[in-house]
Amino acid sequence: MPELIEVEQYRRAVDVLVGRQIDDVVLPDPWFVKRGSPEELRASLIRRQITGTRRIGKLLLIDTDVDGPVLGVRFGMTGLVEVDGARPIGELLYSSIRRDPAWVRAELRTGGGSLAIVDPRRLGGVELDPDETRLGPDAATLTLGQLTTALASSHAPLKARLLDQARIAGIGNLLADEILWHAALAPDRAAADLDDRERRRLQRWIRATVATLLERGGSHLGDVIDARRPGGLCPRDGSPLRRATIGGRTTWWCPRHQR
DNA sequence: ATTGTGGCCTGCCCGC
DNA sequence: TGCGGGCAGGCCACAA
Repeated sequence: MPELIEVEQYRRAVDVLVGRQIDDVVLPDPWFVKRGSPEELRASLIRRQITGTRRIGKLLLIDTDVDGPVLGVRFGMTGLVEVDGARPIGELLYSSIRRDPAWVRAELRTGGGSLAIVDPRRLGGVELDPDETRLGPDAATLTLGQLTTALASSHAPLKARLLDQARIAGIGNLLADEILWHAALAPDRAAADLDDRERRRLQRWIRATVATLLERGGSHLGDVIDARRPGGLCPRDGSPLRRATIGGRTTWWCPRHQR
């Protein structure tokens, strides 16, 4: 599903639209517009020029003009982009590779082509001028100081804090399991109980895992993801993985080496 | 404020 | 072969 990794791939694809003018905006699904009406969004965006793309965590931001509105795009679990008719990502875990025209929830038409937001399950959405301050620092560039702040004085499980977008932006369920598996930390540890060495180890694995999966091209290409199933064995030591709900999400981890 | 829970949404997979 | 019930998780509203 789209996590930081996929959204960054989307952003790079959407970046080719920079410099183009938005000629038309198609919003067939009012539910997909999270703030304001489709008409308001259309009126704000038409005739604007796309000047840049940004990403904070899983939120894609499309800048327009100098003082123009910012279009925020969230992809939920099954959302993807098509830029000028092409998909930067072919395979998306938990989503469908089929192409149903009804799944196009938003479309920006430009002179040379278009940007389509395709989302079968409608868990994503578009929003004008999203509140960027609600998101914590991006996981791809997270510093040790930022991680320390994110984990401070918390009795919540470590994994729940990693998933909290207000504390750290960009980590989703698969990425969290992958990071904790590499860092050899149990997901149900109290977040504030990590010592200095463990926090440093975690910070390095957050950045390293993000970098590695970006190179591989997907959050589903981690080293432990294939073992997240009944009967799955730890790729490091062969122990049966344990499954539980932590932070409200299905969690798989190795009880032997993750402590 | 912090933390946990349930619901939204719907394609897909499994068992009958 | 068709059918129905779970399941997946990002995000948000809500409760304790």
